[in-house]
Order: sequence, then structure tokens, then C-alpha cells
Amino acid sequence: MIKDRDLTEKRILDAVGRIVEREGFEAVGINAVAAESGVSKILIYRYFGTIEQLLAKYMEQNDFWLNFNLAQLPQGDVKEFSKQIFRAYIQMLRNSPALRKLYRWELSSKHPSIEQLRQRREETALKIISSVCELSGESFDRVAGISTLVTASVSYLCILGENCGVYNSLQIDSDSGWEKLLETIDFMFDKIL
Amino acid sequence: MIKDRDLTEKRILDAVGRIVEREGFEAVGINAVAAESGVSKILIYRYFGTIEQLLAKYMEQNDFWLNFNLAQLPQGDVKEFSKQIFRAYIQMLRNSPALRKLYRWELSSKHPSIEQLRQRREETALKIISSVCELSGESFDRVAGISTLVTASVSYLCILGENCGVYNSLQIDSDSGWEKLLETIDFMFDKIL
DNA sequence: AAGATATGTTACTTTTTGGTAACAAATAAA
DNA sequence: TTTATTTGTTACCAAAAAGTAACATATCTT
Repeated sequence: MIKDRDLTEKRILDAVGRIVEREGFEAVGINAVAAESGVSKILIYRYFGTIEQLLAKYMEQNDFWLNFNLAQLPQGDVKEFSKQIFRAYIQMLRNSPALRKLYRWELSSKHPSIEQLRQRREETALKIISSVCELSGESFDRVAGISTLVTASVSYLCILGENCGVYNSLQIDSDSGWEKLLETIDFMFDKIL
Repeated sequence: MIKDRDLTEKRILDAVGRIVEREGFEAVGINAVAAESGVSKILIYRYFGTIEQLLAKYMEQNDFWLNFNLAQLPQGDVKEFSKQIFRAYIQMLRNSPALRKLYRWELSSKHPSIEQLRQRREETALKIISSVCELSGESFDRVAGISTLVTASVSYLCILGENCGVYNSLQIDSDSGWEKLLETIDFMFDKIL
């Protein structure tokens, strides 16, 4: 019997990661984590308090906007910056099962740890939107409206893509559909900004 | 002890409706339905087979696109038609807890009854999009892309609004935020179509 | 080395969930 | 009427879930 709390905590968090990627946040129960990690339930309670606090820990390291580097805010070409940022968002979301599961979970939970996450995201969003406003001369509401339209739909389609192949005749579970969508987004920015 | 199968089935379906509105489709289990309806579990099994078949019955009556009247396809002004249809979609979704819960459930399920629902929706969508294409002269991919962008984001934001008040500085749990969003959508159609 | 504390194990209880068996009463068919 | 069939009730069973009590051992402090 070796005693190493740090290692045990890591084992638990790693187990959470595996469960999330496989079955989503909804499947992260005390029994599942205990089984997956090989650590007894009571230790999980002792080290993390509740399952929710455990999840909060896990989430912080996995959100796109939370880890967005504000240093590289738009310099010259606002239009290009906008296209780029959404491109990056799509790529991230399409490549990360955990992130998709997180976004899905958010839709059915108002848990404190999630609310905190959202609040921090809002702060980042505000900075980005303001910055785009200044450089483009567009109104705040306009920029907020457009970015909301794009991010929300991208989030939705990425989540949906896990269980559904076609949406509005678009192949959202493969590159072909997403290329068309990206083309539409680019077109929109060209016409609007 | 009165015997009336029709009434009992209605009681069960009504109970499903109440549970869905309160807690979402995920909460519709055999025990919950039995308790809410006051009907014993075994009768539910006898009359509906599985919980899924029960849900399928319930869903058919609640989808927006499934119940969309294709008779009123666009006549003259395509732009106005587009604006109207999304306006109707938003209103429906914002007013119906059950519909929101259905859309949320879809994001985490590929159950046969859901796949069938999606397929039927695709057929409707195809007809509408084609019709808009003809009248506007735009390419199919362009129209599909734009309507995808709008419907997906609206779906996402309506679902999210149940647990989250602000998204990208927009008040999505009140009319004020939605007015701004509608204004953005209208603006987009003016610039694009 | 002795005691205190942190770490870990085992086995248990409780609650919730899905599922069924056995029986009772009402209605329909003969 | 009497026999089948449908409808409904009661009381269970089994599995999975969360949660806890009691104990054992390693590690640190003094």
C-alpha cells in the first residue's frame, strides 16, 4: 500500500477524462469514477468533496474561450481576424470530444461550477467583441449579434454531429459539410463587416 | 375499479408531458411515469411496450418542422418569407418547454424514434430550401448554409436560455436579447439575399 | 520511538431504478 | 349464464446508484 495523494488525485482526474470522452459528463457518477480509476469512493469524496467539484476541476482545463490568449487580439484586418477565430473554434470543437460533451452538459445544467465558467467566458467574449467593434466601427449589438449567431450554431452543430449525420442537407459529421458552412460564414463576413 | 384503457393511456401520455416540461426527456423513466400518472408500471409496459415507444408517441405531436404546413410556401417576397419562418420558429421554441426539451434530448441520443423524426424533418427542410432557391436565384448550398446557421443557433440559444441568462452579452432569457438577435437576422437577410 | 495525522481498504446501508409474478375484478363473447 | 379476455392492483425481486462506518497502515512530527 503506497500512499501518494497527488498520484491518487491524478488517477481520479484522468479517470474522469476518460469517462467524459467515452460517455459524457452525465455518466460521471461516484461509482463510475471509482471503478474507472481504481480508487475507492471514499477517497474521491475526501479529496474533492462532491462529484461536481471534481467536474469543475476537470472543466477549467478544457474550455476554449477560457484558454483563449487575449494577447493576440485583432491588429489590422478585422474581417480576417473574425474568420480566423471562428475557424479555430470550429477546429477545436470538432477535434475535442471532451469539449463537445462539456458544451452539451451545459445545456442541461445550471450548476455553480458551470455558472462560474460561463461568467469567466463572458468576460473574454466582452473583450473580443469590444475590440472588434473599435476596429470595425460596427455597433456593439451588431457584432455581438453576429458572433452569437455563429458561435451558437457551431456549438449546436458540433454537438449534434455526434449523433446525427445530416442537418439541413449538410453533412455535419464530415469535412464536406463543414467546408460549406465555413464558406457561408466567410461569405457572410464579406457581405456584412 | 373502472376499466377504460383509452383514459388510462391518456393519463400516461399526459404524465409524460408534465415530466418533460418539468425535468426534460432524460427524466422520463418508468418509475417517474407511473408515479406521475398514478398508473401502475405494468400497464405502461402493456400499452406502450417500452418507454421509448411512449416517447415517440409523445414527440410526434410536438415537433415544429414536422407540423409545418407546406401549403404556405413562399409566394412573392422570398426575403420576407425567410424572415417570417425564422420568426415563427423562434416564437414556437421560446414558448414551448416540451419542444426545447426535445431538441436538447436529440443532442445526446440517436434513438430510432429520433432518427425517424430527423429524417422526416430533412424532407420538409429540403422542400423549403429548394423553394427558396428557385425564387431567390441563390445556390442551394448558400441557402442551406444560411438557414442552417440561423436554425442551429436559435435552437442552441433557446435550449441554453433555460439555464443561462446571458450569452455573448445578449440577454437570451428575456425579450430584449431576442429582439436584438432578430434584428441581426433581418439585417443579415437584407444584406445577403 | 510515540503519538498524531493523513492515506487507503473493506464491507456495509440506503435509495432509486427497472422489471415481473400472482392475483382480482370488470367487460366482452359464447 | 358461463367462459375468455382485457383491464387493473399488490407485492415483490434484482441491479445500480449514492453514501458511510469501521478499521488498517503508512507517513510525518516531536
